[in-house]
Amino acid sequence: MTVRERIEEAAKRAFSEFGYKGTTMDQIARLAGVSKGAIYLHFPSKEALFHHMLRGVIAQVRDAFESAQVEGDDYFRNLERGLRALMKFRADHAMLSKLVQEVRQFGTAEARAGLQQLEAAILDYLARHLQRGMDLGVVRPCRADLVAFVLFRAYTSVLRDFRPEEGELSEGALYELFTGLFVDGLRLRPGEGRASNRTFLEER
Amino acid sequence: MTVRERIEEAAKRAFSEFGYKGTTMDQIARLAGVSKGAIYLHFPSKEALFHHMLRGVIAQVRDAFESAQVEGDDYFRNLERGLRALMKFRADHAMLSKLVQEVRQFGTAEARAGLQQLEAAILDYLARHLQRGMDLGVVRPCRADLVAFVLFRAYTSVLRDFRPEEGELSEGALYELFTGLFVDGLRLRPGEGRASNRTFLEER
DNA sequence: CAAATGACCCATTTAGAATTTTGGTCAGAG
DNA sequence: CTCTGACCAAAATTCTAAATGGGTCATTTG
Repeated sequence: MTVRERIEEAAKRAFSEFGYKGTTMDQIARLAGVSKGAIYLHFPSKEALFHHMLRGVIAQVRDAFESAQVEGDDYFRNLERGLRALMKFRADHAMLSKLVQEVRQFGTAEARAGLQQLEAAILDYLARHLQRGMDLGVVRPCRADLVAFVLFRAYTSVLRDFRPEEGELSEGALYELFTGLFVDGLRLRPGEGRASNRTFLEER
Repeated sequence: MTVRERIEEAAKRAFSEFGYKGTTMDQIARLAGVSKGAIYLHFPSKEALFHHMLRGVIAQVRDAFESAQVEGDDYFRNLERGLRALMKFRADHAMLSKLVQEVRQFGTAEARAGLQQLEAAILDYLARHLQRGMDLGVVRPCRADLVAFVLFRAYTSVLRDFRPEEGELSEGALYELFTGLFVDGLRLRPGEGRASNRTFLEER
């Protein structure tokens, strides 16, 4: 394992556990078993290291989503496969969402601008995906930017803030939320029954 | 106009303009044209006054929604009428949402607990409404608590944080988001076209 | 005498100086 | 060349004194 990888892993662990402000460069160095100077041979600043981690997780998510896509298959079947692949990371995402919120609150203006840019990139990706569906004529015409925003916020705030009356939010419940609510809507159509809900259990 | 009403109005104006912390009781008294002591004849504390205002707006919203309901009419037609009635207050709600966020961030533990309770009441109302739809067999079976949470968060965070590339978020766009995305879902069904989108423009 | 006032009290907040911590550098070691 | 760790300046934290503002109540007003 290279020095760089050790630093990346130590940074991820420290940020997750102590938050952005609560993590010091000395701490990361100690955790990685290197000196502080060594970090600066690989990353220009604490903020850059933090954003590197964020970008890494985002890339991991995108890759997981995209490698679940099957060329030529139905748009929504692909979407559902992609969602199921995403669910595996939901604990990571909840942690990230808390971290991002912390930086939003206490970070410098530049740090916030960086997050803004990352979020914009995610929203752009989502909006393009939706637009493709609309072009194909399988997604209801809508304002892609607005819907992308809602989907992203719904996902992050459910992971961050939703606390059921009892128990935990299961992978299945989250999956059904997206396929049930966002894909098919609240309106129950004649003859639909609970068919769509069984999909998740059947295939897992 | 009674002294109490003058205080209520002054409080609403002051809180909206300067935020919770930025508003002093002296300021409210001056705005209402009464002395500070007079406020305490009607409200036991600044926090109580603030929550009274919140509850007032929430009641106003619920009344607007409920008086748009037509007994015996279709569930979703009623919902759409209710939504359209809600839209009229969206500027107020954006302001409130910012205020609530401020108190969440800087307020005391009791203040936060109060907000938590208010939010719980709103979520409960939404969840019951959804449950009724499910009992009637017109709403897709789903976790009412989770869906209520998502609907509420989507509404507040779009009003608070969504900034389109250009221009403002129109009443129509917001209405179409809820009827299009949440009621009918992203999936375009054969023969649907843009029919549902025209509804808003036809009837306004 | 009920409604209203505003001077007053004290807990909380703020401002500013003193001190510590920490992000970032760099001369030198290996 | 990679890496170290003492070092520096800036940012954060702590400490303290001053002021601000929520809440009270003896007194006044209509």
